[in-house]
Amino acid sequence: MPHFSKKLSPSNSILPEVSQHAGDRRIRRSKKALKETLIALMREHDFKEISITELVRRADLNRGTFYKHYRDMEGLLAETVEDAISDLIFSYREPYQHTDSLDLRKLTASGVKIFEHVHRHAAFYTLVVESQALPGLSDRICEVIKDLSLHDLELETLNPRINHSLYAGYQAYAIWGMILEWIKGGFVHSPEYMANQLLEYIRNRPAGTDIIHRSSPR
Amino acid sequence: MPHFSKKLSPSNSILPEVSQHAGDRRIRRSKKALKETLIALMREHDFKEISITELVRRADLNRGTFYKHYRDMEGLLAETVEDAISDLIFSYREPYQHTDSLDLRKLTASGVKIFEHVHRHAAFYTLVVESQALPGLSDRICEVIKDLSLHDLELETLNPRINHSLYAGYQAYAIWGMILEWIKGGFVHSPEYMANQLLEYIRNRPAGTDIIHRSSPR
DNA sequence: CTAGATAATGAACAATTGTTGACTAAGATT
DNA sequence: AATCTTAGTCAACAATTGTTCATTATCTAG
Repeated sequence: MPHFSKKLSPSNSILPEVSQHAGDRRIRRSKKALKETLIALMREHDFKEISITELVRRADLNRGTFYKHYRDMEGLLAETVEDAISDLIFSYREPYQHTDSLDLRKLTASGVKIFEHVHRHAAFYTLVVESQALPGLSDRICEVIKDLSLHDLELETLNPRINHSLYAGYQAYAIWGMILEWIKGGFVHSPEYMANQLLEYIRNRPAGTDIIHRSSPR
Repeated sequence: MPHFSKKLSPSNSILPEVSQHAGDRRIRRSKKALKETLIALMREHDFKEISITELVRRADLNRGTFYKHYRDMEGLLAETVEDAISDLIFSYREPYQHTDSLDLRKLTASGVKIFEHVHRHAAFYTLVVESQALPGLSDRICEVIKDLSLHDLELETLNPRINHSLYAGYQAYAIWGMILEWIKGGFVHSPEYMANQLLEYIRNRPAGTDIIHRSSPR
C-alpha cells in the first residue's frame, strides 16, 4: 500500500468500494483518489463550488488525468453513485434464495434489503442528497428499484386493470420517497422500522379508501 | 392544448407564463427572453452543452444581464421549472371547493388535477425530463405534492401505526413515479386514465398482500 | 413631465475549463 | 527480464466563466 496523506481518515469508509474491475492498477489508484477527494471536498463546499483544478490539486494528480477518465465533474460523481448502485443491486438480488412463495414476504424482503443498503451507506446518501448535486441520482436508483421490483411484481399482480409499468414506477418511487424522508430526517428509524412501514402502507389503506368494502369492524 | 408539429412557434407556448410578478418591465423582458432561448436551445443541444455565451448571443442580450438575474445556468433552469411549479400549486388547490367528505374522492380529485397540469405542459415536462438536466425537478415537484397531500392526508389517516411524514413521501413520489412513466411513454394515456390507475393502486392491493386478513370473502 | 433609480450594455480581468501533443513512468504480457 | 502498451505528467492553447466598473438607456414614482 502506497502512502496516504495523514490529513483525513486514512481509508475513506464512505465509498462503496466497487468498480475496482479496471485492470490497470494505476487507473484504480487515480479513480479512487479522485472519488475520495470528491467526497472530502463535498463535506466542505457545495458540489457546485468544487473546481476540477482544486480537486486534482488536493488529490495530487495532474488535471489531464481527470480528463482522461471523466468528461466533467458530474461524470465523476455519476461513477461514484454507480458504485453505490452496484451494491444496491447486489443487496437486492440476495434475499431471493430463501424466500418462500408468499409475494408479500418477497416484497418486504426486497424492501428490507434496500433499506439496509441505504442504511449501510448512510453517510454517502446523506452527502449526495444534501449536496443538491444529484446527477439524476433519484432517477437512477428508482430505475433500478423499478426494474428489480417489476421483475417480481408483474407476475404476481393478477388484477388485469392495473397497468404494470405505471404500477412499477408507482411502487419504485414510493419506496424512494420513503428513503428520502428517512435521509432528510437523519436516519432516526431503523431499517426494520422502514420495512415495517412499507408493509403497513401496502397492507393498510388510509381511511376512506376502503369505502366499497367497508364493513363493521369488531 | 400545445401544438407539437411546428419547428419553432413564434411565441414559445411551452413556458407556463408565470413569475411575471417582477415590477420592472425590463426585467420581465430579459428573463422571458432568456427562458425562451433556453427552451429553444434545449431542443437542439443537451443542457450541459449550452454555454451562457451562446445563450445570451441568441437572446440578443449582454452577458452581464444574465449574471444580474441568475447565478448560473442551473439557476435559470430552476426558475423556469419554478414557473411550472406555480401552475401546479394553483391547479392543485383548485378542486377543493367542490369535494365532499369522502377522502378517496379528495385524493383522486387532487390526482386528477396534478395529471391534468402535467398534461397541459406536456411538451415542457418532456423536454426537461429528457434533458437529464433536472436541477432537482423531481425533488422539487415531489416536495410540492408532498406538502399538499400531507396537508390532506395527515388528518384522514387514522391508523396510528402509520408514520405520517414517511407516508407522505411514499405517496408523493409514487405519483411522481407514475408521471415519469407517463412522460417517458409519450403521454399515450389520458389524464383521466392516470387518475383511475392511481385509484386502482390505492384501492386494490397486489396479489399476496392480503395474506393475513385473508379468509373466505363474504 | 421630470427626476431619481436601476436595468442593460460594453469592456476589461483573472480564473477555470476542456483539449492537444510530446515526453516520462509504470504496469501487463509473453 | 525484456518490451510492448498505456497511464500519468507537463506545458501550452482558445474558449468560457464569473466578476467588476463606468456609461447609457429605460422604467417607476411623484
